[in-house]
Amino acid sequence: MSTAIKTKKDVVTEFRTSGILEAARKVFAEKGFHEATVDDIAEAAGVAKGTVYLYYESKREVYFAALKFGIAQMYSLLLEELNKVSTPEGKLKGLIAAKLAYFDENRDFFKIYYSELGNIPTTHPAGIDNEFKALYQEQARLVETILKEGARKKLIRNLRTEQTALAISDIIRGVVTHRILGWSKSKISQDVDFIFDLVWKGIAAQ
Amino acid sequence: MSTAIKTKKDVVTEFRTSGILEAARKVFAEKGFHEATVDDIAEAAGVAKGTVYLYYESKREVYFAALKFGIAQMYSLLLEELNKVSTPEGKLKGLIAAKLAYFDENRDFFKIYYSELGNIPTTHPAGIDNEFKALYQEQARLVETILKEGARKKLIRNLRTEQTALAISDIIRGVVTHRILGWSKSKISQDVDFIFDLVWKGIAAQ
Amino acid sequence: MSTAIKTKKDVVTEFRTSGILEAARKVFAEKGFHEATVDDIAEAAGVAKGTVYLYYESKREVYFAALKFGIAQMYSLLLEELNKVSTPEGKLKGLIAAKLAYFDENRDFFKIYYSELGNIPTTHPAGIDNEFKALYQEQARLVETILKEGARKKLIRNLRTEQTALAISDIIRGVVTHRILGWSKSKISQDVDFIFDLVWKGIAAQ
Amino acid sequence: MSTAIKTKKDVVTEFRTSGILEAARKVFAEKGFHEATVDDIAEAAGVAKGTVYLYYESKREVYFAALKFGIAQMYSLLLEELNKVSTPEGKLKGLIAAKLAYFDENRDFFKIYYSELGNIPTTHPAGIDNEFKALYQEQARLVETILKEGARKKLIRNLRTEQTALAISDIIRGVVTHRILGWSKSKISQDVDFIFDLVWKGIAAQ
DNA sequence: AATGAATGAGACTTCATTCAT
DNA sequence: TATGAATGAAGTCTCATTCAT
Repeated sequence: MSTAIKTKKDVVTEFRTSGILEAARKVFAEKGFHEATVDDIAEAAGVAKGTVYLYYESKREVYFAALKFGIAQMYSLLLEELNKVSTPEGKLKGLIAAKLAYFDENRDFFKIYYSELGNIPTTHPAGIDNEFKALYQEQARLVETILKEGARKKLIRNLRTEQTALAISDIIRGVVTHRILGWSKSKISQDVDFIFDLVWKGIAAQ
Repeated sequence: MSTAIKTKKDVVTEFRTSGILEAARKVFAEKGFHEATVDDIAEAAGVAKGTVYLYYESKREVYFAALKFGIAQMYSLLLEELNKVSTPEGKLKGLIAAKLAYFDENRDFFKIYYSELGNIPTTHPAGIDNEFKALYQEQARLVETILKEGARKKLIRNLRTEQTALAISDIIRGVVTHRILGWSKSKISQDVDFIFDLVWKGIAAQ
Repeated sequence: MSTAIKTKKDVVTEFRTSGILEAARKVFAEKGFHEATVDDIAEAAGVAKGTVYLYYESKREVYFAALKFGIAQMYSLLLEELNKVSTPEGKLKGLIAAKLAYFDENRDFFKIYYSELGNIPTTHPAGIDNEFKALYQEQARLVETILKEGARKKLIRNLRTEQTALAISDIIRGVVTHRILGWSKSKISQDVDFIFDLVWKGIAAQ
Repeated sequence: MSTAIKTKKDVVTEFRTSGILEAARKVFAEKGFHEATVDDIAEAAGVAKGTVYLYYESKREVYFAALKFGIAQMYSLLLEELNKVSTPEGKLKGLIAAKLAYFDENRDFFKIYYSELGNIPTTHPAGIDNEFKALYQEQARLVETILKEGARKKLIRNLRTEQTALAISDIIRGVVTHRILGWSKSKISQDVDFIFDLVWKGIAAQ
């Protein structure tokens, strides 16, 4: 009865759900939630329509599952990146770089992730709203942690860390957007330097 | 047929279109593009469904018209605000304040304006894409102009003005978002000060 | 604003609803509620599927409307028939004859009417249940009225009129069923005589 | 391969089919044919969906099997009851009492049994139709036998026994219906007396 | 024999768009 | 110009049936 043992059913379920989720991410990113059909997703996943409903109760649920899956994946990747460096400066720059790189690789996911924000207050039932809000703010909290550490080390001036963290996240998101829309042709490293420079000047002590 | 003289027809047309557009803004903001029905809009505008199609070819077109209408309105309001002050610092702060105030007043429009960005590349036919891109970047150009003037006056350090302008716009947009989602409970002036402080530190000379 | 004046809209509505109801009766009778599709009904009515939904909110609602329409029509026909005769005997016999004749003419409706009873308690939301129950019992009440009059005139012995009325209705329904299923090949008048004879012996005074 | 010896296979088959049939009766009665799913039945029977198809070719077949099973069971019970009394009067009253009691105990089955009649002519393939018709009429034949015996003993007047038997069955069925729908609150014995009284007066000699 | 995951046909319902009045 | 009834394409979801294990 150990939880470590996967039954065959578990394996199949994992195989199917990850296949469906991957397909969903792609399709939703391409067409947006409404234009995407369950048939599209099923086809992309190589299963029949009914199979999708075997694992998810509704189209919406597939959507949120894909969203959460992506966020979690990105989050763990960012954490990993942060552990490679020790100074606040390094961490901040690393985080910026990691995010830009991740979304460059996962443009489809960005589309979902991003457009979600715009829909939060009205579209979602309250429960999902809060769940997504938490997921979203967790990202900003990574930045906030860096800011606080920097403040403790007197590298960063005193400022409202929570808001600042959100603002920094917004800049990053903005740059990612411009990159994905093709408005920015710079190399990742250039954009990273740019953001970091702007931000660091804005928050550094003195 | 002089452009200066409005025929009765023109008057009616303007009356209808502005009524429809106003209704559309409200409805789209409340429900999002897909959930909103043409009937909703017609009803909100107090006309019959067919009448909407007399002035717009499709639901999409109504949507973009409402979007453009709002952007133009906001733009002229921002311009007005900028002309009240003369220093780059004052202009920047004024712009930030004006945008926050505008969206606080027009939350419905923000919903449309904002969620649009996320959909640009795939949903729109190329033509509209570019049109919207231009509209959107025009906003950033207001900031850019301020930056350039500041640079000339040596108040602002040398940096890639276009990108910086976009970044500043992103911070503003982020704060507006948090305000609208209810994540920020600060007064407008506090948020303005916060943004301005952060940004100005980040871009000031020295 | 007189209610006697039908607007054009009213005329169209009546035309459509009666067309749809007629089609619905036929289709539901042929296939039963579940096997019948809205498309079937629309096609039979010579309108598009969407048109059906213009006048009824759901397939269920079409069904109940058809049912009620038929019951009401039959009821008024029975009333008319009853007014032609004056004695309880004559009324009872007339009622039996009228019902048998009506269902002989409207076999399709009988199918709906009949199969409905079997579904009452579970399928219907409470409200409709009661509405249908009332409609159904109204039929039995016609018989009950006759019985009471007969009792007053000492033609009929004392018995629980409500139950007896229901029992008589059941006999009639049974014979109709057998006729419709083709189990009875008798002429209507023969079956009428048979029912009347059996019943009258059962209820007559002495 | 003697018919007297049950192989292990037979035992299992009987065990499975009776389990499935019992479950089917319950589920079909609760939800009706269409609302009931094969999954519902399988779950109620404690087997997997596929197992149901091992013993029956289709959902319909399960349905008819459950119906036949119930009718046969009831029939043998009625026979038993009839053998306890000897006079036609006693037999008739006994039959009425037994049927009312049986359906009071087996309300679920009545739902199936009853609603079936309404669907016979169109829904069923001709074969099943006839099979069911035979089963159904077998019930009435029980009554007919009593009537004939009564006629021979001059207790009952001369009348078309087949039709009369059907009519009596209809009255019984009607009362059962009212009881099950909750329209009758009488005790069984009261309803038995009522039916018997009405019928006997209707059919007695003189 | 038993399972239950997978299938995919098909149902209901919505709604953008048309067009006769 | 304005209307709103009519259309029918298209989407979500269900579930009887199959079949590999």
